[in-house]
Amino acid sequence: MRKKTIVESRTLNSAGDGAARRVTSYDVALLAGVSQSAVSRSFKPGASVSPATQGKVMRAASALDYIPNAAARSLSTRRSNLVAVIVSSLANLYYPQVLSGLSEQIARQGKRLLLFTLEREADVGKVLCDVWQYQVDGAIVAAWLSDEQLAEFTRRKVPLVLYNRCPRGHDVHAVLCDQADAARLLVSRLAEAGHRQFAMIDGPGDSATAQERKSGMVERLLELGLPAPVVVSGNYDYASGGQGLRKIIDRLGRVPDAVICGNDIMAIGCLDTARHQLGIQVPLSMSVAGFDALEASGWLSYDVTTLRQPIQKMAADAVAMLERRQGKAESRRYMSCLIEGSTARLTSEPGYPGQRQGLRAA
Amino acid sequence: MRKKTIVESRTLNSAGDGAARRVTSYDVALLAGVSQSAVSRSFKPGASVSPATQGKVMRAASALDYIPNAAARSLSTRRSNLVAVIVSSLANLYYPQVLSGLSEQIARQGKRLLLFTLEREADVGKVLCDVWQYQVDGAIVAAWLSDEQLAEFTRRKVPLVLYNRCPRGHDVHAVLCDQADAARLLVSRLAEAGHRQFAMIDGPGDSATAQERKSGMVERLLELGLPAPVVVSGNYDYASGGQGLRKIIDRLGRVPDAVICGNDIMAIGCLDTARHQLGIQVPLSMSVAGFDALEASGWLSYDVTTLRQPIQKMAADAVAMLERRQGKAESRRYMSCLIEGSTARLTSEPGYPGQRQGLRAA
DNA sequence: TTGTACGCGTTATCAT
DNA sequence: ATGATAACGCGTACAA
Repeated sequence: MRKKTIVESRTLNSAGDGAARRVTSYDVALLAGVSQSAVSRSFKPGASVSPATQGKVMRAASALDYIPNAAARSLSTRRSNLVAVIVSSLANLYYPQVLSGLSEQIARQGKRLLLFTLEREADVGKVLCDVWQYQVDGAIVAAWLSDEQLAEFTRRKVPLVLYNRCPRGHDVHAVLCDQADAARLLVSRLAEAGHRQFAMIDGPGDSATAQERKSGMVERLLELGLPAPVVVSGNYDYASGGQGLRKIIDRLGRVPDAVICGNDIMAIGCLDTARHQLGIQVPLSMSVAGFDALEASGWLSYDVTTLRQPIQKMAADAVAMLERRQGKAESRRYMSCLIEGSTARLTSEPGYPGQRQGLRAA
Repeated sequence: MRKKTIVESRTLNSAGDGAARRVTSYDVALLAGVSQSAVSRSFKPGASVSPATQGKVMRAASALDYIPNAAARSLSTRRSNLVAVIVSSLANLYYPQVLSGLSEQIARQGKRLLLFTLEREADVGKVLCDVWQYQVDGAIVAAWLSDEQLAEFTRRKVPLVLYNRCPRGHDVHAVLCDQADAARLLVSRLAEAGHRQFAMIDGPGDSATAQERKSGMVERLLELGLPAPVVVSGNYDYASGGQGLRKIIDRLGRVPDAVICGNDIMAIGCLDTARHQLGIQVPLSMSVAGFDALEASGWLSYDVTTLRQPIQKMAADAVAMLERRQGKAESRRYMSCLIEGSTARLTSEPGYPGQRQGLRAA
């Protein structure tokens, strides 16, 4: 069905053809006195071109300000050198860090980053459509995908790496920090230090990460035979921290021994409300901990006890995993590192001012 | 020179041709029993296709999971629907907000965001090369560009909008918040409230924004006949705030009346050091103010007096300006809005506890 | 409205 | 090493 007929000639760009044609490899070839193929080869790293030719080409190219056209190249090579990054929201201060790491790593691989942010989680569908259109060489997704959506990556053979999301039995790669483990560690340390009544300000229901953090905490408490925690739900934002704390106290009838927050932003909100509005001494009367180790968590006013994920390493690995197409369903796990800030009492030395007995007496 | 010969036939994808050819509009046409151009038209919003044909095409398309290839489209239409966003660093908490706004607006325009972050400012050159390759429909740049680089945008006819950078006499668009004005406003208000000895923790030397903020402040102080400020340089990061304050006190021999910080991160660092390490009462003994109105600046522990830029509006306008190719060198200016937090004394009511006389007496 | 034919700018294959 | 030529997949005059 498709036919092509002979094109007789081409005019060089210099001719006054109004709408300023773009400079192509033909123009360069003409000026350099070589074939178009020679130009193409000259721009390909490992190609077989004589230094002489290459020189002529490069001179002509820079004289004409020639730059290869990525669209044409993509069409021909079937690879775009684009990596899609899908992130739910940049409002959560954790993601800019991730994005920063990914951007750096993607650039290092000689690829470009096509960024998609989701105003609503429901927008994933539209976004994926764009991803297919642009024939990206891979995608790194930090957002929730349905089974159908996961399957579509496989079907369309687009390498996918999930970021901190569980590859639910599918053939996709993932980098993920064990959130449940992190939560368990936190509970263990707090319990050792004598905390008994725990509370949690949970993340939003659609966050897999939040789910894991909660279940890790609940399980560990159960194992230790400690009282069931009071769990209130938050939104991963500052206000949720304060509101959450009030709800907890309300529901419990007293200040809990420890509040574990679904992320650091909520921990910070919780701290501020505790100290500035409720007059609760932290960590004397109550311990607070969070997740993510934001930059802000280290500020003197907070110094939050939190769990740090190896973001740089995760980003690097995520990008690297896009390349390995053969191996199946590799899922790399990471450990969070406990940052012992000053918002949680992690030891039970008798002399410690915030020690349980002292508190109880109060 | 270029010739094309006749291609006799094409096999439909279903044939077992090993390397899984991609589904193209030809495949869809074949299945739908129409011409390839009909398929193309069916996917173009305002095209002239009969509902019947459109229906057949769409059915066939979804049966084959067909999605148009953006590279081929770009090649044909000479527009990529890509917008490049170049941002110096995501570490500065101000930029994620900007990026978030831009991402939203770009998506709203039906375009995609190609993100470039600069590890070193020197990388702009490389990044621009990518920008040319991908034939982006426009670029929004929040980074420093040389005159030569600015000119290249004009030469290559790539619409450019600078974000908070001055279009130094060139034919480029820009959205920018008047930083000097904002600084002048701040100084005026602080002076009215009785502050006399000012100090500034400046941003890095290569930041145009920082330059403006500083010069606005210095000029206004001069106009008011107030003492020359002590200016120390910072790095836009948390540590700079504390270090800056120490340097200021060291150089001045005493605590200044007001410290204006080049951005909120430094203001927060300054506050923390003042309160937690130097035991300075803010705003009783010293006022502190910053720029940018970060989310963190509103937290209870800080409540920083700062200047807010209309980021959403600026982002929206920046994206909109990419479209208007005719008008020359439009440069839209915005006003910052003073957020009267509690880190600066902005009134001189006699009864105010932090009032000058009282302070002086102390 | 529909189909034909060609161009978009590159890479890849094949002779030479 | 080099040059001719065929894809790559789509948009679009143009003719019908």
